[in-house]
Amino acid sequence: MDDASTPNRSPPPPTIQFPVNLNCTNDEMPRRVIGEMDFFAEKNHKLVDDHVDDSDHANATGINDSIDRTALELNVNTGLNLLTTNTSSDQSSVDDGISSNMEDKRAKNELAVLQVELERMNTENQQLREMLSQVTSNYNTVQKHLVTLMQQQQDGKPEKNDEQKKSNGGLIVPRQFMDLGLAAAAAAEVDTDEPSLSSTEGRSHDRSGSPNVEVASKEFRSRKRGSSEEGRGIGREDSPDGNKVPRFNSSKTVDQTEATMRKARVSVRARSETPMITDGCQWRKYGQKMAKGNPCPRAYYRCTMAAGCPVRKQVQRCAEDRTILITTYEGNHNHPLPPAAMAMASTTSSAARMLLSGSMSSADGLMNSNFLTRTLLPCSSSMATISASAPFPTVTLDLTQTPNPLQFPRPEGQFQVPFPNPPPHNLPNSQLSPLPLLPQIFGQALYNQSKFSGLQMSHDIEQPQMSHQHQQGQQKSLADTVNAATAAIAADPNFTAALAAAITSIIGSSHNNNVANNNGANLTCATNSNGNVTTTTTTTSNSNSNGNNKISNSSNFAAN
DNA sequence: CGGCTTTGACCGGCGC
DNA sequence: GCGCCGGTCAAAGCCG
Repeated sequence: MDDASTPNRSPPPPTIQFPVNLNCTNDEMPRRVIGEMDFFAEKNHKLVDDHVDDSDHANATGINDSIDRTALELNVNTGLNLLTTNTSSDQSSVDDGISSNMEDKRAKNELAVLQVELERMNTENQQLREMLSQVTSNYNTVQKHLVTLMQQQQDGKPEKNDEQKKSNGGLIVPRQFMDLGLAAAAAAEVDTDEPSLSSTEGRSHDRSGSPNVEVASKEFRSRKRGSSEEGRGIGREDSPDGNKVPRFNSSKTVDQTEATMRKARVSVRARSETPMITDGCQWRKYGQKMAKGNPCPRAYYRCTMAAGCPVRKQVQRCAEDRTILITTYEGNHNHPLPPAAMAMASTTSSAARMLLSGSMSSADGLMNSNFLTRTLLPCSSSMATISASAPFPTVTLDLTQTPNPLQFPRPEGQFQVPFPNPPPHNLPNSQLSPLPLLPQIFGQALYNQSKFSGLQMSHDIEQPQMSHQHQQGQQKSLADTVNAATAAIAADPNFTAALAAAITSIIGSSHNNNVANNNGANLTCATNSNGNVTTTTTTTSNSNSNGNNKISNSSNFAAN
């Protein structure tokens, strides 16, 4: 057993390295984003917009920077001041009723001042939001143009073959990747949007696009496998009912896209003791194999949340460190995803998109890596690794890394995207369980990011309204979330571990609270695959192999 | 009884 | 052409 054969192979082959600076220090992020790439800047802002309604509590999404930060600082200072005064008063006159009144007055004054500040912030926030929506609409317009142009180009061109892609190792062939990226975006759109809508399955149906893509992918695969399989009567999920397969006129194009998509993978490495990460999706195990180079068997799962969902995932422990669980996702979901599954889905799709589009040019690559970085962990430390030389283009999201990327000489040949941590705020450990909250941020960020990806215009347009409702309802929770997240960051030196645990726990808790029972920290944060590509997540686990799938299953929807 | 896991077998791709 | 390997299938068995 050497080591190398699986997506998790530790010493990956030579790849391209392009560092991406993504200091998401709260202050810089937004501006920088804007400066770098309007698209993403927009996204980021929108992200903020969506989830942070009133800056009162919304501090640290990591994007909201100045405003949020200010708010945060205010809060902190306030607490200190009050504390100080109270303390002194307590000391000086325990029984003195008058002084205590004075204290109250002072406190009230401070409160009033703070409230005024908050108001001001809110106003600013509102203004920013308006700006954002403007930018967004502009962006959408441009995007539409772009898509149209690309479609025109495609129609004009003879189809490209998969062979070409193969031979290129997925790295070259810029156009193809572009196409893929779009397709991925489209698919991702569905994935991402739906969950957020929670009870809007109908919406997904409105868009004819995604299901088609999926079907196409299936067809592609079966064709690829040859007639033998069809003869076998695979029919399990692959050919659910034919009713949902009004094919694209340009089915070939779709096929190609899917083919490439299928080749692209996103893998997530995370520490977990559970055998599988709970990523909010329902999985069914369909195989297990010993992979060369790894003593640990690799399990194959397919998504069973919807008939014909082409998403697959492979779960395998890292040979070198068995506490690390590597989950590799592949394909796009053809069905709405529960919120719990959103994070992973978005991550996957974003990563995939980045991966695919990253091949276009070095400049794009940089841009995209930034995108990925921002998308994945706006405020956390982690690594995104793209392996160009692997059989399939693969993005690896490493949640096992310590905050300092420099400590992790990645396997040669991979490009790394460090995710710097924001300077931890000196917040006391909050009593909220911070872990579950982080994923929210994570997921929401992803969600918003992905929303911007091409082909989603209609949704983007709608979003502002939705976000308003949403935000108002969630302001408070968001604030709590942010605070808790901040606290978690501050409290846990090993943020990545915390993040993984957080994702796991949130996902687990969203299912049922039951899941949390045994999981203290092992939950698997599995990821899911909706995105376009494959994602691998690492987790540590117990030895239960059976329960995994069941756990991850339907519970998520219930969460909606 | 239905759904899921297990596991050996099969198939296609790829390298030698 | 052959063998290796990854991925998938599907029968058998398990479990709730």
